[in-house]
This record gives sequence, C-alpha cells and structure tokens, in this order.
Amino acid sequence: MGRAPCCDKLAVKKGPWSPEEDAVLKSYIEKHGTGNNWISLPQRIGIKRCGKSCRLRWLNYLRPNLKHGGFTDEEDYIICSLYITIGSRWSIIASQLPGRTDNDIKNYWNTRLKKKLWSKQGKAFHQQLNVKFEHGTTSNMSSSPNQNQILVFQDENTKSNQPLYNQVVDPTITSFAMEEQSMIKNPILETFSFEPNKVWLDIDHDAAASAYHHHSSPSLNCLTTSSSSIGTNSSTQMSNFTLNNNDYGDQEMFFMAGFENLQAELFNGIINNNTQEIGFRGTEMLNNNYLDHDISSFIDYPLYNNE
DNA sequence: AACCGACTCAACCGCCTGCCT
DNA sequence: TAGGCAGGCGGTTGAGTCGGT
Repeated sequence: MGRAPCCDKLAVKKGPWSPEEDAVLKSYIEKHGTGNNWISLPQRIGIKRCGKSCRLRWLNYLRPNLKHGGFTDEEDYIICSLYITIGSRWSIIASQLPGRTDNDIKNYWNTRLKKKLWSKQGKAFHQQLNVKFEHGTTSNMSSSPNQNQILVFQDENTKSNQPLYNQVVDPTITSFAMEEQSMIKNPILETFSFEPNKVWLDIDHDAAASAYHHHSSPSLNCLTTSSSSIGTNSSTQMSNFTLNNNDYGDQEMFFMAGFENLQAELFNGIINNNTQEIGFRGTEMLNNNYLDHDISSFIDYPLYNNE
C-alpha cells in the first residue's frame, strides 16, 4: 500500500497560479506567516491548492528578495564549483546564493550552465588544460604524511608550472567543504575550485597516503573497475591519457581514482569533447594542513587490488 | 502564415528525513 | 521505540515560447 496523499488530489487545483491566488497567499503569509503548517494553510486562506504547492509557490516565486534569471559569472562559478564538489544538492547550492532558489539553480544548470560549460567557451577553457601526468612533482608520500596535495590542471597557454596554491581559495567554498565534509563522498578531494582558466583541487595528504597504502600500485585497472561512473564511463577513453608509468605515476593514478565525486557528466564532458587530454599535475603544499581533521576513517574505495 | 522542433521554467511527483506523540 | 505526519528535496513533466524553415 502506498503512502497516503498529502491532500485530496481531485479537490485541489493544479497548474499555473493565478495573480489572485498569488495575492491571497502572499498577503496571508506576510501578515501571519505559514503557521508552521503548509498542509492546513490552503484551508485557512481559502484557496484550492495543495499545501505543498503553496509552499513551493511561496519559496520559489512569492517570497521577498528573490532574484530571477540573469545569473552572474560569479554565480556561475559558485554553482560549478559546488556542483562538481557535492553534485546535485541544489538546496545546499542555493543556500550559497542569496536570492536564488534551488529550483532556479537546478533549471539553470540543466538548461544552460551545463551546456555553457561544453560550449565553445567551454572548449576554449578546456584547450587551456593540458592533461598529462608529470612525475617528479610529488614527494615521497610516506615521508611527508602531514602535507596536503594539490592537483592542478596545467595552463597550456603559458606552459606555466608555477604552483597554483597561491590562488586565493574562495572562503565560502572552503568553509563549505569543511562543514559538508561528511557529505562529500571522497574525503581526499577537499575543495574544488573552478575558474575560467584553472581548475584546481586541494587534496588531503593524510587520506591520500593512507588510501594509497591500502591499495598498492593502483593502475588503470583501479579506475576501470571502480564503481565510480567516471571510471566506468571513461574507461574506453583512457588512451587519451599520457601517463608516466612510474612510482609517481602510480601515485597520480591513485589520485585519479579518488575523483569519484566529480560528476560523470563533467568528466566525460571533458574527455568526450574529444581530444583534450586530461591530466593532473601534483605539486606539494608545505605546512598548510589547514583542514586539520582526521578523515582516514571515511576511506572506502572500491579500487581494484593488484595483489 | 503555418508548422515543427528546441528550449525554458513553473509546477508536480514521490521518496526521504526528521520531528512529534 | 515505532508509527504517522509534514517538510524538504531532487528528478521529471509539460505548457508556453521562440526561432528556423
């Protein structure tokens, strides 16, 4: 037996709200509030609507200080960063954007932003990403267990190798990532920042070292056998990767395996947009273990064990 | 002018969570 | 502790609009 409906489906009106209904709802809530009971609210104000419908109408359209349309570049950036970090948690993303609703952001992402990312503008962005693994940029992990690891996309235009950890982390994103760490599937990936020309990731070195230790010599197989949709879907594309198959390369591959919470569509978008090789360069950030928490217990990677 | 496909976005559906009794 | 309920949420739908032919 299914769940009882919240209202009599036959007795309530559906479809677009009329200006009169809007006026009644808005006026009532502004004077009396919702009374902490949306279900009974329609009866109280005398409109034939489902309580949930009233709630949605108020939250998404009628409540004050809402912004509609016209997303700024900064908002795009925040949405992209958070989507990549936590996925389609629209309400959480909306909480970082005052005046925006989860519904608005969801629609915007699904209809425009996602495409924008892979549009020509996006391609131009991706063309700036060189994706080869560079060895020698990481230290021996066991000798530096308390350091964070940063993976960056190398800027192909400038061929710049300078570490990107001088970039200022958006404090919103950083604190958000810390607060929401329990919700982030992959503890290694602590922050992900998206900028027009750069994508960079902040990696918890403790977690990385620990996981690496438990999954010796991860290789390409660890990706293709991962339950991650990224690993699965991108497996046929792996030849696009330029690998330095040495110890450091293995470490880099481990980090690759840690990208489970990058959304498949983003990752595959990069890959299937063809041509751009994807890669990551590890650099080291010294004495900046600012995340300062023990997350090793969260580690549970479905990695292929070569042993 | 008419048709048609693509796009947008408000609204709905149904599941999940957490609170209350 | 368990069950019921409302709120919250993400996925999906479909009517309206737009642009191309």
